[in-house]
Amino acid sequence: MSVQITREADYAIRCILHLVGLDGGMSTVRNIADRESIPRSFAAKIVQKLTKAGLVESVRGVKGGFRITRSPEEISLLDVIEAVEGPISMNICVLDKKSCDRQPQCPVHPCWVEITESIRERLGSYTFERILRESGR
Amino acid sequence: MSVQITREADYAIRCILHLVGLDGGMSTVRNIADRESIPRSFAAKIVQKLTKAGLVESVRGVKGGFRITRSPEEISLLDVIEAVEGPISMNICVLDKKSCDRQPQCPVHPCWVEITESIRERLGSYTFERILRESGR
DNA sequence: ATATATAGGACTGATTTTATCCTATTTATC
DNA sequence: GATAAATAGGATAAAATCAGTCCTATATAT
Ligand code: SF4
Ligand code: SF4
Repeated sequence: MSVQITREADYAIRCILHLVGLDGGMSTVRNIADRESIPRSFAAKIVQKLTKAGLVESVRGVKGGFRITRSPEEISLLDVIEAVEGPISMNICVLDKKSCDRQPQCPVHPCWVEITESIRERLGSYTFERILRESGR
Repeated sequence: MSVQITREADYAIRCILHLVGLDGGMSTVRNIADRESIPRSFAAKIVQKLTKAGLVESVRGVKGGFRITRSPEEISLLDVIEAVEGPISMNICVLDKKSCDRQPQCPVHPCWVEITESIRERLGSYTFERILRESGR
């Protein structure tokens, strides 16, 4: 199962997909969760993280909710995943060299640095504009 | 931490690196574990998996141990990782479409299929011959 | 005032990761 | 044949992470 994104990240992408679809309109957690099949209280945690990352903004109180802050071509899968999971990497030594004392001589370490960079690039290339365009909406 | 390979997979790569370095020679679990800084009993489990996957072969009894079965250009990081972790994918729906009932209409699903294939390709391109060559041995 | 929303932290159960340990089996050597 | 050194494989367990809930505080439209 490893090397997979978490349910939280998958849910976060659904949230953004939902809000992008509203074209700047607002939606409540209840709405997002129900429409995107996400447990309500879990969805609440997730949109909070998305808010802190600046991908969405929140309005409190009656008539409150969340709305997207950027246009679909300015948000990528990488943005959303890293908003909820933090910086991603293929091996622990990429983010923290000191985590492994073999790193200085390790012949595999550079591979993970390169593969991580390549994945981040690819995830970054999938903007929501592109995702929707390629799926035909 | 998600999207990372496990310690088990990292250890497995160290095991193969060790055996490749012996150029067809044999080594015991004790030897591999001690030289590659892997807990002994964990290393024992790992080389068993590598044996089942056909990457190494085992000899039982006194003077027994493990030796590599292929040349370094015929073993890639992908081979080793999938030997211990099974087939990898970036999201659950890639390996098992039925795991998510949104899959048929999901605009993101094709992204994960494509990204998974791209990662598998890149991991497959890192043979141990290449890893050693690029590290300068 | 009240009802409806988000903010945020504490908590929990389930699952996975990261091992350890034990018994059985194989085999070289004395 | 006995013995010592090795792998095979299953059972078990501690720790960490994941997935999700719950509760209180705060904001705001009506
Ligand atoms: S052994 Fe090499 S690849 Fe593995 S964690 Fe250490 S530095 Fe990274
Ligand atoms: S929502 Fe889409 S991307 Fe996420 S698991 Fe389901 S099919 Fe896959």
